[in-house]
Amino acid sequence: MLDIQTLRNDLAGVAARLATRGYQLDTVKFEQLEAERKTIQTRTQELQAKRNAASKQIGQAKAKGEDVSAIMAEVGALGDELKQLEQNVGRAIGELQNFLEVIPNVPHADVPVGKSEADNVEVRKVGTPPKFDFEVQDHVSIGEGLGGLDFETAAKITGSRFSLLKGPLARLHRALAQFMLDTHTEKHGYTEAYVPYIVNGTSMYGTGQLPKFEVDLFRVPRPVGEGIEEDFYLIPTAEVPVTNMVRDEIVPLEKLPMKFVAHTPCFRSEAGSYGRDTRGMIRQHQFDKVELVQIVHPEKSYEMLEELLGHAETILKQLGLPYRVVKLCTGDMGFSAATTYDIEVWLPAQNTYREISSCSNFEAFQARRMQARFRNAQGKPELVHTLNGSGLAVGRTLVAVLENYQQADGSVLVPEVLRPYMGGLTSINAI
RNA sequence: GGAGAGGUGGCAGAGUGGUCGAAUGUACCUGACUCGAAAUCAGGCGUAGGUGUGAGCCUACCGAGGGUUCGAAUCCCUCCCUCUCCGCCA
Repeated sequence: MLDIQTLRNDLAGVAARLATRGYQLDTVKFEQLEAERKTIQTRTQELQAKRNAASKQIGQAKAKGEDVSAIMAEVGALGDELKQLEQNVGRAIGELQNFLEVIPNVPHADVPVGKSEADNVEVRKVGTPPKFDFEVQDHVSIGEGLGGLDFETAAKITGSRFSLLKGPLARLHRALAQFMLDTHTEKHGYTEAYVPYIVNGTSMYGTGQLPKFEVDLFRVPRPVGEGIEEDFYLIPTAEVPVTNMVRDEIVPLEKLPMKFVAHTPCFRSEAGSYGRDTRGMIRQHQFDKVELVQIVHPEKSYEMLEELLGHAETILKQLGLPYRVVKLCTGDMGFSAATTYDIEVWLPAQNTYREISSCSNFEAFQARRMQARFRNAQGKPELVHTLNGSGLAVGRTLVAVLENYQQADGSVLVPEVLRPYMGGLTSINAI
């Protein structure tokens, strides 16, 4: 959520910056909601003050044993109007809140302006795509050929967009996650976290998935009381539970930065993407991801973003997978982000780079929604900045390994760094 | 699933329906004493919104939401959470 003060002070400026990401801020509506809120609130507070003063008088008069019927009658007459006004204030503030919480974050000044993916800016390319002297197969053919990747059985068990791994491929999947976790905890200073995979609506709101993107989530209905429902949701990323660790907290200055890494499954309904990436395990309803989350001092957040990006890149370097880093343009960034780098890995069968990690600085956007604060040098609570990035998406990394390390005979070489996690196995052959 | 206890300021912990936004302790900040520190003493010390050039003033907030009342931290209802015991369970 944006700071309402900024909107009050520089509405046109905010609107202009939001326009670069294709969001038309309804400034007229904002001003109207603000004016309405102000009028009603001021009037209400005047009446409340009157009532409080009179009530206080009643108390004092009663203590002295004086007659209070006159004042009681007077203040009693205030009741109906006040009740009405209080409801109106609540409604006005609610409307303003609803308006604010669907406004996306303002892009950082350095973010390239653009409309779509096509306008993203390549930052660097690392590694060279491998040359093959045979016909390249995609990960589906490779995996099925090895007998370890089975979409049909997954579809029988659940439905489309789920996958089933067996044997060495299942182990490779586990090895990748372990390798990533070990690297980030041992070399990059992250604290490993094991977190709930099901969260409440407040947590989803805190990181920005709700209220705007409910269709992307899997909802778990949960009646809590008489006619009350407080649904749970399957996490679409570990960002949600991990970042919400600091919701409603005021952390001491010296605890910053906080760095967490978590390996979790992620669940996405992928509504509205039915025609895309239907083959293979690129776009699934369930996939594993190792997620990096940082809670940092506002002055350090951009520095830390570069660092976090580097941590994710390390994994690809270690695995020997060619990739490129792209800085997303204003039009392609997610709702909550102020700056985002995507890391795209080379997929030989698609002859292109595909997203495997997304690293973002949310500045205070999530922190404001979550009321995640730290006590600054002056002793005052101040909003933290939050960052996160995939380090990496495990399923897509598996795809990349299969495709980049495929051999003419259909087998797949195991990248060196994964061998200790594979019981020394150097090559995966058909079962 | 059953029974009980409890949720109040950074923390601990009081609070007969009426000068309670909240005692007290502790932590923290400032000052005094001291060569300095500790101890002691004095003062300050929540969040958010409104209003004013400003000192300030006003409003809301005692787990959440409703209700009763001129007035609610305090009474009533619903819910959430925490803890203890029993049962069940990986």
